Amino acid sequence: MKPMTSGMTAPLTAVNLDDLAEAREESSLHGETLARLRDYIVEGNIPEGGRVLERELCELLGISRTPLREALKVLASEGIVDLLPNKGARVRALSESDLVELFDVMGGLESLAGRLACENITDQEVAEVERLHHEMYGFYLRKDMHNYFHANQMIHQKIVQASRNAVLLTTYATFAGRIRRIRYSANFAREHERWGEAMREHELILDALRRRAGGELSNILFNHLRNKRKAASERSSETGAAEASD
Amino acid sequence: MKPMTSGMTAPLTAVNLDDLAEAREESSLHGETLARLRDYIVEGNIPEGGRVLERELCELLGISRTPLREALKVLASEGIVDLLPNKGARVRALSESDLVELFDVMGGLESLAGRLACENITDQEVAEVERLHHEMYGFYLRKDMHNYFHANQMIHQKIVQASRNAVLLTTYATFAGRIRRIRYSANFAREHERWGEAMREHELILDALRRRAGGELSNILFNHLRNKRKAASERSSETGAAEASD
DNA sequence: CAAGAAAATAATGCATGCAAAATATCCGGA
DNA sequence: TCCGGATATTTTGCATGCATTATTTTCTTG
Repeated sequence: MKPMTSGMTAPLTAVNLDDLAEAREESSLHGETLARLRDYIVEGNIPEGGRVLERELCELLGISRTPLREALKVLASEGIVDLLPNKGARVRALSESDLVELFDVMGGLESLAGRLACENITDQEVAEVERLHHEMYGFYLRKDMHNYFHANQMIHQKIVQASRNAVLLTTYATFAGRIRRIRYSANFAREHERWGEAMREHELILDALRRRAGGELSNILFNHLRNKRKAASERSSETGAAEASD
Repeated sequence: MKPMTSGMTAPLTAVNLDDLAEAREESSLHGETLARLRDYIVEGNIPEGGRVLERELCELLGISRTPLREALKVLASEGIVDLLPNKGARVRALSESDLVELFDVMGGLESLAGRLACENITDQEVAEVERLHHEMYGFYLRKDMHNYFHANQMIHQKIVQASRNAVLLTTYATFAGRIRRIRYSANFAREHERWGEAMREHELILDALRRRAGGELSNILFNHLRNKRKAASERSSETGAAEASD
């Protein structure tokens, strides 16, 4: 994390606030800080349950405590940190049951997205999902897990976008961010044995989408996420907190 | 809104911070401020799109700008206010399409709640929902709209609770708060002609819940919310922004 | 009198200060 | 050595101060 240039200190690097702000299209220090701090935590730079020292992060980010504290309040409302009175913020430790709950909510959101997508998706978008599906199938055959995973995410993202619901889109993004903290690709990376099953499920997804069968797709997507989570949690309880590898 | 007692000024009233904090089980001034400000805005004390003047609210709440500004950032992340750079906060104006989107997301969440409830609900809880259902039916027959409405909300609340998913519960609460701003009871108050239909839908809900038919209940609840919203938006477009009456 | 420029006023965004609370360090005694 | 408590240091929570940016008011000119 590069330090920001505050209003008081002279710019230290060529890459300063303006450039970063441009990249994130955020002009306030608070918004900037929020995005950066979220990434910083989500990427695992502070251990689970670890204290979030204000002074330390202020120096790291080159800002004062005010915008940092504002960002922390927002992160607390997002469920990324816990705020303990007079004891500051701690990175929220996600229990197994938290994980189950988050996954079910994600499943519910995807389920909704599928239902709405069936009402609104264009033939062109369905074709795009089909393209991604076949691309993904290719990666599956070649056992190219990384690209398979990426294509997979793209498909789900397309469906959420096709829901034509901006509120859903941002809510989905928030939860996705919350889950990302559990370096889940490390777990899902192991779900080789589920590949076949997952591909079959994706066949069903595509089929229901083609037929615009909203209720059906809703069920398929919820169960798809359920199975994904079950595979992941079985894995993680076997291996005991696998470390991130990507 | 009573003013809070700040750390600097002597307590002015017998009802001070501690009592309020106890009621809300919040000890920080920030949390207190957040809850109070949210209520203040949700209750419509500031017009749609109206400016949220910091100094004014600080005086009203008897606090300094710091905790107020922290609360505003959180409210912005909840979608209750918009933050304009260097121009402060404004109460977010909800367009008709925002309303549709919010309702669909609420529908998705209830739909999920129903699905999960079918997995986890106890016979005793089903009996409780049945009781509420019959109570509601009584109010329907007597055309006691206020109590009908309340029983209705209780049933939906029970289902969400029976999902045994704390994340879903808080997410649902957040969206419920966001929607409450649209003084929707004023709109739904008018949906007399939908009473019969709504009651029939509730019969289906109860039936599916008894049979623990998750997928089915999921569909019913989503469509139930859809119909509710359609009735409301038809109303509001006819009458043109009906004012709150409760 | 209206329209626009200029000054005055107020509001925001962020940094800093200070008291209260929490944590760490030290120290004597069992 | 280990425990308990007193002291010192750090950290948090909130208020306040200051510079910058918006808004309002006043003043000028056609």
